[in-house]
Amino acid sequence: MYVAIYPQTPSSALTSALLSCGYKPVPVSDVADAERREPEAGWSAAVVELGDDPGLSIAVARKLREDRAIPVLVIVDRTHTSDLEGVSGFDDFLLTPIDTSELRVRLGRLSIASLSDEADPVLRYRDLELNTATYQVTVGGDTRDLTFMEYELLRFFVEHPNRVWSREQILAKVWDYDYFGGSRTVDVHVRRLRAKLGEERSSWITTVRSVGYRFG
Amino acid sequence: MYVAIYPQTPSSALTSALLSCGYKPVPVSDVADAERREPEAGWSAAVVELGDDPGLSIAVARKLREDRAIPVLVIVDRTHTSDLEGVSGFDDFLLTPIDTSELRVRLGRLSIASLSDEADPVLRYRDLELNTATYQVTVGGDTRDLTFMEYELLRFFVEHPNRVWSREQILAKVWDYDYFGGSRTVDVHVRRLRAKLGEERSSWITTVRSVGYRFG
DNA sequence: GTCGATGTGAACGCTGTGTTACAGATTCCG
DNA sequence: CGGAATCTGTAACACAGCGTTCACATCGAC
Repeated sequence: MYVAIYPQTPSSALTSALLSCGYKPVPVSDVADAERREPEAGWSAAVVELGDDPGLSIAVARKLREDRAIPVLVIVDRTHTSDLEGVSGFDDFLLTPIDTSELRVRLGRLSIASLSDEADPVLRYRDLELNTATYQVTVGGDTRDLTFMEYELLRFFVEHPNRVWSREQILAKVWDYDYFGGSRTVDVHVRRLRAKLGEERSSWITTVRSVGYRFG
Repeated sequence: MYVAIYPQTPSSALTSALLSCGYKPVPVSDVADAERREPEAGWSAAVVELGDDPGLSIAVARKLREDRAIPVLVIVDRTHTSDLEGVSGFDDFLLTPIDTSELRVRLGRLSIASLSDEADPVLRYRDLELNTATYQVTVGGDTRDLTFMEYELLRFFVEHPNRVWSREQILAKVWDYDYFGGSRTVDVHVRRLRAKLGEERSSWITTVRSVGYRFG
């Protein structure tokens, strides 16, 4: 349960609250740094403190959320709550002084949302079902055998549909952050996935030339 | 900006906080009652106080959210925050004592979220829509297939309308800065863009003789 | 009418992607 | 422990799509 913290010098109140909630806080200096330091299991969430430069912090939050698909919790001083009015680019926020129980519940909601529901471990898209508990996949009732990587890629697509992802973004999210290989790897796995999805459904993954792939 | 409140006997603190945020609170006795009392413009949100019977309140919240598609904010006493751990069926929550600014921001986020799922990645100009997340383009509801360069050029125009851009400026901004090619390239892409925009809308891109092009 | 600027259509060449094959890595199983 | 089967990353090739350029037509200013 690793949590990326921005800016790199978090308040000690935040750090200790995170620790007492069972999370491991990791300060990061920017988005690229968050990529580098990303643990194998991925970030459970990112926590962004709105300090002296709220604009910058929000920009970082938005980038973490949009490009890296990490759920973002913003911490804002109670006297500056209005800084958040009409602002988007984060998933939830918390006011100081930090209430540890509240932090626990909010972070729990974020990570559950990003992991997919505990109540229903099945991800669905049309007649496709991804059972995250058993790692089984069915389309139209037929089960398909996917390899680990195929499964991870498909899950990523199903969890983040309707937007274009570059090959680099896909590599960063589905493979390891420090993965250093050709982006053609993605192409080949997309092809294998399309083949296993079948003729009709293969078009669920759209190629956006010069950009990347889009699911849905 | 009507907000349904459950249970029917809300704390006066909640009511006055809502009023001072510009919402009109309407107490409802159950889900059916919320349907009956629903104003013409619909509910902006529902606020559910977690009182003596948290289970019942959560059930009502879940029903409002799932069946009636109303975003739900739960109010919970700060000493009972842990009641929410692992519980789903609501969109956001707020601890007592109620902080009016916080209430304003949270309700604002909920109503915006219910209107459009995410922060809008869509650029618009009249009936033209450029979805920067999916790389899809629609005019008057019809989707158009644009090539990568056509898309980039159109995006540049939509983002910088109402002024003339020289071919060199366009090349520098849309193509690479160090791009060294004939400026007629711009002409050809403008032509293709006009063609794909259709007869009427082609005049959105105006030729300014001896100078360049203007959008809008 | 003249001349420069722009519209238009077609052709060329390159880049990006689909596809296949293969080799190293890993797992499975006797 | 060893061999087979499977998985996965990379390289190579082929092709379609796309950007660029060219040639010519048309337009507009003077």
